[in-house]
Amino acid sequence: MKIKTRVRAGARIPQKATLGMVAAAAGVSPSTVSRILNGTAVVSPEKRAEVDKAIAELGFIPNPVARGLAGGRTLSVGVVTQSIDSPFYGGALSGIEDVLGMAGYSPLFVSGHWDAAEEARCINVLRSRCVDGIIVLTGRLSDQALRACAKTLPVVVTGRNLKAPGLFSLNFDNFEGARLATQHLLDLGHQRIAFITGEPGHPDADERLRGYRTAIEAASIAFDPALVVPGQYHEASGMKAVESLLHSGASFTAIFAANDQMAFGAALALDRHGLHVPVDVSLVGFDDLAAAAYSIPPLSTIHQPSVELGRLAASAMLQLLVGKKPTIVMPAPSLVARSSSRALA
Amino acid sequence: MKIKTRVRAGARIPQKATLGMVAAAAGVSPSTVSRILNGTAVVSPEKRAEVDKAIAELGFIPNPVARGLAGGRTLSVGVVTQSIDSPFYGGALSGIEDVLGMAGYSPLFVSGHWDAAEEARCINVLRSRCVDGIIVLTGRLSDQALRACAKTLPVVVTGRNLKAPGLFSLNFDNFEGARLATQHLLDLGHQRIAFITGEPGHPDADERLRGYRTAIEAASIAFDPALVVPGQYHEASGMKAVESLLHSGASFTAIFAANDQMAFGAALALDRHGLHVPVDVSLVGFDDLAAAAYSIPPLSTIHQPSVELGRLAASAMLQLLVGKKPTIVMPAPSLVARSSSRALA
DNA sequence: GAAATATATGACAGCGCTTTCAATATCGGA
DNA sequence: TCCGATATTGAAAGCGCTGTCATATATTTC
Repeated sequence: MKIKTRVRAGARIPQKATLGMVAAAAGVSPSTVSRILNGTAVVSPEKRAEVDKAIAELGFIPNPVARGLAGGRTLSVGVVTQSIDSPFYGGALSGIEDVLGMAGYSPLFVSGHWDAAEEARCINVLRSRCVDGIIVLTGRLSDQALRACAKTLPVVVTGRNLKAPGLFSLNFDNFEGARLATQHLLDLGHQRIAFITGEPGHPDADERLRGYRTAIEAASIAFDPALVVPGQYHEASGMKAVESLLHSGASFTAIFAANDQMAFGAALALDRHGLHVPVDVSLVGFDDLAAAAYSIPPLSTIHQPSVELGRLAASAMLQLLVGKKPTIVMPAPSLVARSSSRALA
Repeated sequence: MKIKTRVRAGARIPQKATLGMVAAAAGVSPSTVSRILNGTAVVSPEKRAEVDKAIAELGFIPNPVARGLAGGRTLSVGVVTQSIDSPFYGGALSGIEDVLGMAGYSPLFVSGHWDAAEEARCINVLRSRCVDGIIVLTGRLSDQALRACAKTLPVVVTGRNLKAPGLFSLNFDNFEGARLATQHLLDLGHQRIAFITGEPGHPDADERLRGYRTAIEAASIAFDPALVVPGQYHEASGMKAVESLLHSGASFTAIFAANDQMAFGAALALDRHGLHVPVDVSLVGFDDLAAAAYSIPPLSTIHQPSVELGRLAASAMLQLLVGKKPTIVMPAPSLVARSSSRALA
């Protein structure tokens, strides 16, 4: 447990010390202070000591706003997410904040709400705020728009494979993940495996469908369109998908949902129809949300390292910002088998 | 060295026009343009029209960074949250972003990770970034620290009742919520109601405990400390709490968890012991997370309007920013009865 | 030992915008 | 008709910092 620590922030409000004041106090010119702060040039040890002392005494903190105006660098990077309260992206944001923060950068989060136009607006907001770079988490923006953007600023984008100058992309292997999940069910003896798709048009949704289909066909089972029902990545659509599956009369012994949220919805719908997971139907999700481990039953799923994804994206951005070409690789998908899937009786 | 990135005047990439260019194009002075932009003074209709035209033609967007430096207002407000990926606070952040965004403000999110020292650091970061105001979501910072902070900047804080100049607080009635939840179980005939507490020391955790106890005692049932087990607001602690409850041999027919996450953990632990919700044990949570409606069984809980909370906090901040005293009231707690609680057989 | 080359530092001009402050223009009223 | 009051507007001084350029001193080289 945590002990409540008492801190009197503001008891001594960090006074508005300016670089100029530091310079005066240290008996040097502002330029020299700036040079020390930025490591832009060599400064004699004596002056450096003087300045360091003055900085400490005055509690001087460089003003990022002024820095931004003068130097063009604001030490902030924009992050375009789709929804700041998404259980999946939340982890990524957290990872980004963490890594960026360590490097002295501040993230500026904006939500695109799954809308390309809105995303474009977000990017403009970020641009007008003079961010040093932009991280786009799986947006709807066209590849072309992103490339154009990368002409001006370093860009890191997740959820696509894109190569361009100043642009780095980081993609999770959705295909392999879906293949893994499907294979897992096949290994358990399931032959009639239903699939609840993600939002049509999302590249990752398409990839997951492809992975499912590939695994099915590799097992010499005919791909049955009747077993594929559309979803939109949220719980309600998972429920609806199961309803329609049940109504259609299609027979199945397992369900693979393209994400955990839909899997939760699916489980609930099954439950409402007296079908229990995993006794009557095996269920596998995708994402490995924090909640997956605590659902009833705990959900078998494909682990997506969302926090790690955020960390990697942020690291890549930091590398881009210093002009290096990022050397980041995504971890491979892995299956987390919990209790929602079991061997066919 | 510094590479000057030239932006083509295409419709795609804006933000290269400056106020000065607008002034030149409109044949007026920069001051006039500024005045029009800020409504700082009356400008003749003709000039106004000229300027508006120039702004439109150049696609001019005022630069918030420069504005921040010159005018002191950055049109950004800092938001101190505890964890950006918390299922509960996520909603609030979303509400904040929404309301602030409509008003042209950008939120700057920072996470305090439930640590007062870290929160203090966050506040300093925000201060150094010259935010116009700060919203603190239920932090650990001392009331005193917040009051001090409010001397410099408008502050809105949730999760406490605090009055100070420049400071507005917004509190959910945790006591009443907990009372309501407990009363719900009592109404269903439960007499032995266990309570899983929140993180000790959190004001809201204490309030919820008080609400539980008040309801119990109002029903003329002796408060039994053996039925109160500590939790830390996360799923694992909910599981642990149930384990220890079961081990202790205490008898109970219902559990009230101080938040939904712990309720989920509790349900899982019960399930592992062959106890089913609500058949064997009724369960009520607190928060009404998005996931609560889709757990199995759907969780009865106290609805906390997290998005609304964020919206209200942001609205209050906007009012503070224009020098008004906020007139915001929190909605009263309400019970959402789902399937995890039922009448005692 | 003088010329040529480094090296450390300061002066200064902005970055894009806000904000006095002063100047000109307009309008009543006596 | 003339004076003061009231509107509009522009010039200019920064906001706090960076980066270029010039200066002054130190070091090297033949």
